[in-house]
Amino acid sequence: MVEEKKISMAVIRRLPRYFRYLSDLIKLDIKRISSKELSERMHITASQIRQDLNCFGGFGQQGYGYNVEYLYDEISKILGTNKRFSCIIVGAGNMGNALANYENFARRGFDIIAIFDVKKEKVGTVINNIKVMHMDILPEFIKTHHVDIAMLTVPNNKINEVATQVTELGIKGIWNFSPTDLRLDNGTIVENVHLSDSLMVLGYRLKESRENHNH
Amino acid sequence: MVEEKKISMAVIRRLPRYFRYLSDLIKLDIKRISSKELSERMHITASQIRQDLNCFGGFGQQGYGYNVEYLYDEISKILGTNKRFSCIIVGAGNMGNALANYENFARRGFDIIAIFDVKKEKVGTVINNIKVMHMDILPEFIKTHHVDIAMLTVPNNKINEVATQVTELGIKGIWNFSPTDLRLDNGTIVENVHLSDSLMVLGYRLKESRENHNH
DNA sequence: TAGATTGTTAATCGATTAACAATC
DNA sequence: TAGATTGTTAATCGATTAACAATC
Repeated sequence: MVEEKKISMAVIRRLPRYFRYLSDLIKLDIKRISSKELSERMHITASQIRQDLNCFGGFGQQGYGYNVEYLYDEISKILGTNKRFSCIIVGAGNMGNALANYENFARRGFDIIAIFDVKKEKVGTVINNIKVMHMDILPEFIKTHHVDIAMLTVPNNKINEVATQVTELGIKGIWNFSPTDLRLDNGTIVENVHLSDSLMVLGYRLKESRENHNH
Repeated sequence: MVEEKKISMAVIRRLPRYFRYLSDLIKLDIKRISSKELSERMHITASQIRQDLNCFGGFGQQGYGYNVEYLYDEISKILGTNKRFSCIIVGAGNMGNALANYENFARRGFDIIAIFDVKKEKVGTVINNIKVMHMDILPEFIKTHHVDIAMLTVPNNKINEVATQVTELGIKGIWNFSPTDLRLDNGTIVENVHLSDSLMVLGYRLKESRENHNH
């Protein structure tokens, strides 16, 4: 049995950021970068970068720094962007619509293969080439198609019910757009977006900065 | 001069969560709650709740706990949900559309007063009773209307330009939906949503949990 | 008064930063 | 070889948790 060190959430949440900056460096045709240079671009310490990367392996070279393309590939592998994830959207409202039309997800390995809704008038319509189906078909669909992730954009009062349902049907990943904190016992992985929390924090910070400028 | 203790971001980001749980308690007609009971509901420690709340004041009573309605009101005041924020959306694409249709924002004090886009075919259309105007009108609009927050749902390659523009026009708060990390020198407050970062973290965690179950 | 629970101080834990030996 | 920069250990900082005196 291989000894696995536990990676902290703080590190994990920085990975997509490294990924983005490295992707930018490639576009800028920059071939190598030191932790110091990268730290200046990202506004974090060089120490943190080296610590973070060394959770996963020694990707650099003393006296040289990091090869941009190699490091990008390694982080891609860590994040699993080289793998593909099958996703469904539940809730064909405005947010579901927006997600279905996001071309970037497919580029990052997340394929949206179906959209579900309870409203009869939505069923049969097509959003960005993806058919909208009725919720009644969901169990049958999941039996016949492998689904990794359910993106839930249902009204808040339906979220627990829908989350429980998709979990019981075997889906292991939930991307939750409702304000409710989902708590599912079985090993389901949940990422919350909580848009209104983010907006309220913005409001708070704005109010604070005003008060500090006035007094 | 009043001595002001600096509130950490960790605490600030938990405030909307307290707000939500208290709002739920009110709906459940629960009048009082102890930090212990609340800690069980929220799955955080009672210590943390008491520490967090005491950053802002002593809202409880020894031997009794917290009065739900009173605590809710106090957190509302802290968050500024009793104040109103004027918002504009820049970018009338699918995400801009979804935001414009979110009824919850207005309930929380965030009024969307206008939507802007560069595309001529969008200009003049109405989304959820809000008129879409051309970007050319933006400077004039901001001169004649007070705007607190710009919600930016423009393509990633336009984000820096648009963010700079709204900042120079005097807007102090930006809700950023692009993957780019905005960095604006003048005291602009930025909240990033970074949807694809969240999705990539979900992908990573999903991949990890699978690997841990297999070996 | 006795019991409960806060507000607050002290202890612990974890994450970030600094330092430097290893090495390309 | 000399210079640069990593990988990694040690020090610091901040956030979380525990403990308990204050008090309703």
